[in-house]
Amino acid sequence: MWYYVDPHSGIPIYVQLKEQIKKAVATGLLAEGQQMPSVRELALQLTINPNTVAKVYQELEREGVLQTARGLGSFVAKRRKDFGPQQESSLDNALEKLMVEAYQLSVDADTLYARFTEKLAAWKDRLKKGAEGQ
Amino acid sequence: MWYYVDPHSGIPIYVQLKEQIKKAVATGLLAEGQQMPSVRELALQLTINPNTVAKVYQELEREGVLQTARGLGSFVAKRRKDFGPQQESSLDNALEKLMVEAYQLSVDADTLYARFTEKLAAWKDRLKKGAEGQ
Amino acid sequence: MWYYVDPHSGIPIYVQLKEQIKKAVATGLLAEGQQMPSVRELALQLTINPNTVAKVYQELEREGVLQTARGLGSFVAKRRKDFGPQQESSLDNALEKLMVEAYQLSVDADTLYARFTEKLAAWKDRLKKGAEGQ
Amino acid sequence: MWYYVDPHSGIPIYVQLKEQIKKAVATGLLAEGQQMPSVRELALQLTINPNTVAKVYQELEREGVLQTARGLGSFVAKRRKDFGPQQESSLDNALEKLMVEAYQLSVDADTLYARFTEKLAAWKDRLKKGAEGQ
DNA sequence: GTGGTCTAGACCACC
DNA sequence: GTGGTCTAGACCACC
Repeated sequence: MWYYVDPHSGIPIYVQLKEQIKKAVATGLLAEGQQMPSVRELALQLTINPNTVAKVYQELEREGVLQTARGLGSFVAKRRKDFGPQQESSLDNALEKLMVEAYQLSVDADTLYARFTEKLAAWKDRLKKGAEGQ
Repeated sequence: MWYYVDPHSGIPIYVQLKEQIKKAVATGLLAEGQQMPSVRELALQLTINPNTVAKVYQELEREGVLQTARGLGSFVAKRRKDFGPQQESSLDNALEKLMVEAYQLSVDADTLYARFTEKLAAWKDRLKKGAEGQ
Repeated sequence: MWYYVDPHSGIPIYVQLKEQIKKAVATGLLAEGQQMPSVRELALQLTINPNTVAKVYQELEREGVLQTARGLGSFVAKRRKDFGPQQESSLDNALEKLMVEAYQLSVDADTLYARFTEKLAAWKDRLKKGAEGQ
Repeated sequence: MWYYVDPHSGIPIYVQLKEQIKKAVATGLLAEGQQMPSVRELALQLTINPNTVAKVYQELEREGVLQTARGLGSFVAKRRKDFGPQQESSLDNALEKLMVEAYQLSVDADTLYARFTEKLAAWKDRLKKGAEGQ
């Protein structure tokens, strides 16, 4: 796995790294139970401070994406299965944001629908391959 | 139009206000060409610092949502009609973000699809009414 | 309000401070909406690093004890009112821990009961005074 | 007796094991004088490092829960019967912690009381059975 | 003024 | 070896 951060992008480094890891997990590139590189290793590779990587791992653990064991390392957590009212409202929020952004990009409803179904199909595919492959 | 900001919400005030204005524009609550309240007026109404409102208007102008004419005030800009490669990649990005978030919320593809079409229909409705109404 | 930390106690400083603030909130010494000292101020007062205080404030915000607004400061949050199944199981856990500890301290069930009701009464009292007082 | 540890739970393994043993003793599942499995045996069974088990036994001995005789093995210690001022203040501390946690969980005083008496009754029951049974 | 991010580097806890 | 805590201090974002 390769990660990439740009310290001059204006987006905090730890946010950039967090989003990349979340995406890798969501697309099956990182499988459940898989070991993450150590804090020091990843810091070296990205030439950022170990503290920054540590912060990312800690936040991802709190969000249930990673699991960390002192002395052992960090691992991709099992995906949680509960979809409750809190998740529902978060999803609604995310969908609203998408529509507002689409409007700003002068994307009409039909184009948005087409693009969405396309992406969704691609995503399902990647997930299936991830489940079979590894 | 009524806006609302909560200084204690953890989300920067200027972000809260910006998103509300963008949403109002995207749903047709604010029509093209409509005049926005003055910086001072809005600041008073929300009891926030005028600098914060000014920043919001400036950023929205840069993003093409508002247009400001010195001495006259700020107005809702005409919606940009060009959907080019830059817009395309922005849309792709937004869609990817949505899928990653859905995964994290343990929303499966079918639920996501159902929710999306629902929201999209509601959005089309609001737009149509906005176009007729005002 | 006076806080106190001992860097040589073996318990991380940030844990010590966190627990003291939580206790102050729980007993009404810190009222809802009250402003906390700034990160720098509290760091100076305790002669610890501002980063350590910042970490405490951030964790307490995530736990819903404080609310932070950039540029304004940190404030005691409104107490959340939802008591769901997750809270229930946390409470059960806390009670089990208490019983195990009581056993280890050779406290019999009757003594534990007596002590508990005593403490509970005292706690109710402090809360009532806090609600009236401020 | 069966113990169970999860290296990925975020809680140090030695803490998990310690708490389980303490709880087993406190509920009478492990009787006074009963022999504990050897360090190696337990390490094998849990597939953890023998050093970790050894550390647990050492700490439990310091806390008066176990007694170790060189060459013979480890045994559940006799329960200490002295309830002095030190025990008293420990109990007070534990009770305070409980109330603070209850507050944070938005548990009101009446619910806490009800839950506490319930748990206490269950605990008395288990102790009685333990004393008769084994 | 307020809090947030990041670096550099020390030292500790866990396995 | 692994991650966790803490300091010292720079610089940025927000109001």
